[in-house]
Amino acid sequence: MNAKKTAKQREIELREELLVETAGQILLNEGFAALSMERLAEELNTAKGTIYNHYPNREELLLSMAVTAINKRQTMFDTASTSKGTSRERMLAVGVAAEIYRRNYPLHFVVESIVCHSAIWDRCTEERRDLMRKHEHRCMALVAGIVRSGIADGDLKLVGGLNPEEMTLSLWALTFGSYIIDMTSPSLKDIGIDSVHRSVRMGSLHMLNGYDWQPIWLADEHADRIVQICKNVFPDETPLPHAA
Amino acid sequence: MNAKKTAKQREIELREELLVETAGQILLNEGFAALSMERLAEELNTAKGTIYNHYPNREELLLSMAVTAINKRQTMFDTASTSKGTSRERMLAVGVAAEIYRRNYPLHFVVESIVCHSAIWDRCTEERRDLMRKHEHRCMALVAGIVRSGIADGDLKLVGGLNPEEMTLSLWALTFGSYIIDMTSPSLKDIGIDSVHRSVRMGSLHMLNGYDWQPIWLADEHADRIVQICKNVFPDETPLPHAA
DNA sequence: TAGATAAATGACTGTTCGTCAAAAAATTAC
DNA sequence: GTAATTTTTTGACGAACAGTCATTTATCTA
Repeated sequence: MNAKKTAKQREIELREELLVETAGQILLNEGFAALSMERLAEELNTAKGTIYNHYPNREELLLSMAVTAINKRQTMFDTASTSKGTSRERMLAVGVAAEIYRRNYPLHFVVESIVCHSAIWDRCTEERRDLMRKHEHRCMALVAGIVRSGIADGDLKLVGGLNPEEMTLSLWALTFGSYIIDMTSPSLKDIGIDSVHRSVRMGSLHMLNGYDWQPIWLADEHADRIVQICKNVFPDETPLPHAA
Repeated sequence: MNAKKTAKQREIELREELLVETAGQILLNEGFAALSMERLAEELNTAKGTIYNHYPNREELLLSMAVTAINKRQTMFDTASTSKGTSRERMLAVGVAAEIYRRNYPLHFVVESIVCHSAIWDRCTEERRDLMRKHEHRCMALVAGIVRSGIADGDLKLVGGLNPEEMTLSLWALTFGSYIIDMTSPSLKDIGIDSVHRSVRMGSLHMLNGYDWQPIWLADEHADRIVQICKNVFPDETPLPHAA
């Protein structure tokens, strides 16, 4: 067998890209309900069976999209957690990564949130679920690593029997939970919530201040630093606004 | 027309209760995928059309169950936010309410989380969605009210342009988000998270400490107070453990 | 170029949704 | 008590979509 790809193989790969691209468009523009395998076949001018040559079912397609998404997130978290600065600055860089991810890659976020529903999750192969979990755990581990280095540097002490992973979970839950609530209740404006991003930023700032993670920041120092992190750590991404 | 109910009407109401009860059992024991209208008809020994006399589709059934659930939650939040104590104690009482809700009413929580998915939400009538939103907003308003009274009492100052609703959102996101993550990734134990409840408790404790909400508590004072709140504010509920 | 291999096709089966005309049951009118 | 009317139940039905697979078509290899 030849390592080089035949024209046919390239065609198939190209179609797979188009397939994923199309699925993303439908998801973003028309919502989850509009995404069916028949529809995809139509859209690609191909037979249904061909779609099933790429993915054994709809759920696997979605999970594969989610893996791409979380892979991007992991890369961003990786960049954040190896950036220059104190442990607390690196933790903030992860927060910045999460906000950029949410704002600049809306499809990625939507797919990650769809896939965690049992109706989807339960129908996927163990292999791909494991892959997804691995990425998730890796993201958690990166953040927990920053917590550990904060402890090692003497900037932070954990109390109340809390371990770094549990602390990581509460931060991630604050972020992820806010975005989920924002996505599913479009009426937040009506009850006085102008910016879910501000809520996340202030919530995590004060949580970390409450943990007495040195150095403690005030709100405007915090905002300034976010701008700096955007510039220095994520120069290629559309930067976040100074005030969320 | 007569205000009294005929035997037939009572029979129908009784069946509706049984219907909801059965749906809950299926959901809890076999998961979302197992819940179909056909299955419900079988289970109740009735024709499919009869089920559709009660609810126009599966989504409406689920949303109606979610309304029952959030109604319970709202009642608990109401109790918490009108309990005796400082503003900070009442805020903690809401946290206790949320943890009791999650631990003692697992079906309620599952239903609330299912319903926020667009595949369900989008297919419900505007009426019932409005009802659900109203309850949600009411829960938010109760908590935001505690924040406001904390400010009024001089126990708390909000900074960084944050308003009470945004602060409320971050607290609720931390709680809700943690439980969602816990429910959807059953492998949290593997990465060192022994107790999602401890994570939520410590996260919100330190967030509020970080906001400098007086009086500031240490972890064990906090744990003691949780036990007290269980006893005094929710005497009829199975109490929470001292350490989560 | 023929034979072997790989890929594409769409008709087919199966499942569930939600509908609706007809049947059955309950209620009302007399 | 019974006939007329209203309400409820029923399950067959059409539609939509999932996923399969024998057959056809395209590609590759010797």
